[in-house]
Amino acid sequence: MDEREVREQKLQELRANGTEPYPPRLSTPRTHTIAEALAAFDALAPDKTPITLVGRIVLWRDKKVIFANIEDGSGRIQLYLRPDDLGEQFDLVKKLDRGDFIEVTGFLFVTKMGERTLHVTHVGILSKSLRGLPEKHAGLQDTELRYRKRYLDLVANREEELPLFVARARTISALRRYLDDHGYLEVETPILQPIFGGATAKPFVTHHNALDRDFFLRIAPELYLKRLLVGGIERVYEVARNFRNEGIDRSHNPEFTMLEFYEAYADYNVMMTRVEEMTVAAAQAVLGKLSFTWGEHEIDLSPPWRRVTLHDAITEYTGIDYDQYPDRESLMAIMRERGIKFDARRAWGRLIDELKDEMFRSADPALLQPLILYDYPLDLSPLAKKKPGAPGTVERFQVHLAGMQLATAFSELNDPQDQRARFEDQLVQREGGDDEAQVLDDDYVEALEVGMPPAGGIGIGIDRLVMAFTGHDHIREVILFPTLRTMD
RNA sequence: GCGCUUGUAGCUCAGUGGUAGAGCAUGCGACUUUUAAUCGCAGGGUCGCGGGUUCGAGCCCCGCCGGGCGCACCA
Repeated sequence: MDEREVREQKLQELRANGTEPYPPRLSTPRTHTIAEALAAFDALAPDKTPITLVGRIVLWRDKKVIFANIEDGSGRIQLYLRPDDLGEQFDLVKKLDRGDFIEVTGFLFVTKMGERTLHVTHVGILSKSLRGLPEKHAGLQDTELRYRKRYLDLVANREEELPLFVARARTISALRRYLDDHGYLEVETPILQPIFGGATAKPFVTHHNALDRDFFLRIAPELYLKRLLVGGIERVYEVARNFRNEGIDRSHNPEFTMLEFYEAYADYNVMMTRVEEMTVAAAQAVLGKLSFTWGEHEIDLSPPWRRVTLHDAITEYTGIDYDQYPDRESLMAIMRERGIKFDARRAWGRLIDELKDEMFRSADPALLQPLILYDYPLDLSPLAKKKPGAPGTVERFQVHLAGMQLATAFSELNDPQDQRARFEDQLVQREGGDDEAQVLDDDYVEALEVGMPPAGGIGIGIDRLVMAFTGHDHIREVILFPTLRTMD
């Protein structure tokens, strides 16, 4: 008989003895969480005050008397169960296994070995576990199992996993708090979109049966949020799950969370300050300080962050001044000369992007610190406003942190004629074979024709921010259920 | 998508072409203050799946499926 069959038999025996293994509620109210009980130990132990705790059995040491450990959401405590004290109830105790949820009433004391322990006088089962928990010391190591069965990972590797996902939740709530406190309105916009836009990416396609038409899962909420600027909502944000039909690697999951927000009458300079302030607020809330370790390095979030133009940064770190190579051919020539690999089909602006990647490949630790790179080539940024007096340049910046691209932002393009021209230029690129070029959204242009105030906007990669805060270098570590291939 | 690598008991892992192993977990027994409890005994395997080579395959070869790493793509 294997473990599961043994447990099922115990379950049947419990029922046969009139004990419901999945009762609807506790038989007596829980008086403390485990953490509360331990905190109040000195007050509770001397008088043997009866308390009731609940939790899952995580260790079981049967030594004629039984020592067990249970865990609830707050912590872990040892139980002491004696046949003499429990009488008939010991029949139930013998049906318990590691993994079961139980309620226990008793009093606190300190064992000979110095451990604070609950001396159990009553025990009841709350939920019978039919499958054993993962190995008790090595835990659950197999990465595939950890992601496919995250509940086992959370049980077996609780000390690492629970704080991690708490940090993720606190990061998002701190960012929300910042925006709420600064007059922003949180909204929800369509995930099913008839036209995708707001980013350079390939979409997922799905189908609506009743309407008999295809929809795209959004690659970004951007165009809808800016329609709300047109509608007169001056400050607006969305915590948006986005979907991009592209490869999976340490910084990319097909679905990911992006915080986008837009502010009327602001520009990209304002957004630089916003992202700084809110990241600092989140770090304070999550880490309690403005620094964290990343591999061998210490990263300091104290503002102001270094701000440098993309042009100057690339010149500094790669030695290539791209103003000297204003066309594809000459730029490709110098890149080839320096041994920088690139895709020869790329437009000039995309080659600049390759140079930027090359810059981050240089592994200069200075580039791990928060860095704002601003002023981008026009042809990479069809939704950003042109920078006055700087032809071919738009008011756009990206935030880099811990070597990752964390955010991208710009002074939003609100000139409907320019926007239409940019979309049409994207269409040319699309017809030229670039299946990631953006598509023309007529309804969006129409909205701009109604009139959108000048505005700054930004998208912040939440998963990556959490990676930085928690020191993880793989995005799937900070997503509870990362995308995996399905098993046949 | 491409390359490399990996898949053995519920979990963590050994395994040299010749009878499939260990620890934990499970079952039985001993032990009435243990600490990853300990001790004894026992059960537990489609060696990812399918084909091939061989007298003989967990091991060698081919294909498929899943995972990991790298590249490509991207945020």
